[in-house]
Amino acid sequence: MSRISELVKVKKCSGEFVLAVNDTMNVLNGKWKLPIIGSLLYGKKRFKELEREIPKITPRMLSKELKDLEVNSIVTRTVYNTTPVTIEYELTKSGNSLNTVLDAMIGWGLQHRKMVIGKKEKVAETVRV
Amino acid sequence: MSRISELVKVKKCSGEFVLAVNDTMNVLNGKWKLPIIGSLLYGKKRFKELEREIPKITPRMLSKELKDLEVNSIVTRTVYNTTPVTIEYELTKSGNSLNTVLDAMIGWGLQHRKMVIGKKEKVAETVRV
DNA sequence: ACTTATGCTATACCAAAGTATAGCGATATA
DNA sequence: TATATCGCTATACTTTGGTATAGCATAAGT
Repeated sequence: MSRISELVKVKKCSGEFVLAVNDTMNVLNGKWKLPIIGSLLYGKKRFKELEREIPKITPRMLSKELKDLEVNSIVTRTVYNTTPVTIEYELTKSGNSLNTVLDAMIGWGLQHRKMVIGKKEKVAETVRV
Repeated sequence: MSRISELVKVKKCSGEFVLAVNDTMNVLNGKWKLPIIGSLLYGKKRFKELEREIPKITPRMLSKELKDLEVNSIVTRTVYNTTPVTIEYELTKSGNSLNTVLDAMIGWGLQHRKMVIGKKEKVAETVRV
């Protein structure tokens, strides 16, 4: 039985579940988190590499979002004392495990698209006062 | 193999996957979508019922979000010609199937909390220039 | 000496998201 | 007649998120 089904049947513990969902949403929210995480799934990257790979992101936002992800233990920031300093960003174990969530999202998204396209007329027919 | 793993290995089709993830995010984003969907997972509801069940939501936001969810085929809005009219909101099949995504989120959120709490010191130690 | 790159931060601004408050037309309830 | 409920909408405001532009310290290349 799925956890949400449990949640539906047993109201107990729902607080904990709601918290967990919110945590996940907060980690992913905003315009840039997904592109950043997506890019880091391919391996660790430096600041400028990310800037180049993510179209239209400003350094301000990249800096801000990376800090945010670091605070939430999604990425680690490692400083190497080369000259000049080299800094690398890498997904943590938690960060990497987000792929299960992303998989679920991909699955739902693809299925939903199919359904919606299939029922296009029905959707348009929706009753309105 | 997970779909994201495929995505990582085969860059082909990643566009489709990105679209799918964005669809899912868009369906869930904002402050009120989750509470509304969560509430409707228990069964169909009328406007005032939702308003009562979701603390602090204003009718403006409830109206707006329901319309949004309807446009995205997550809920249906059915008008009964009683006097005065009765209107019921209910999750579509797609809407209901969001529980798989929510399950993944619950799973990740719970695990992440455990990890972060476990590594609290390590997180604090993170190197900073 | 001059340009380029790295890894950012500061300031100012703008647009989207959300809040607060009021009200409406219809009907039911006292 | 007065008040309350339903299912909203309108207007104005605030807060948050994101953009644009500039700049800085360090150092490597030419």
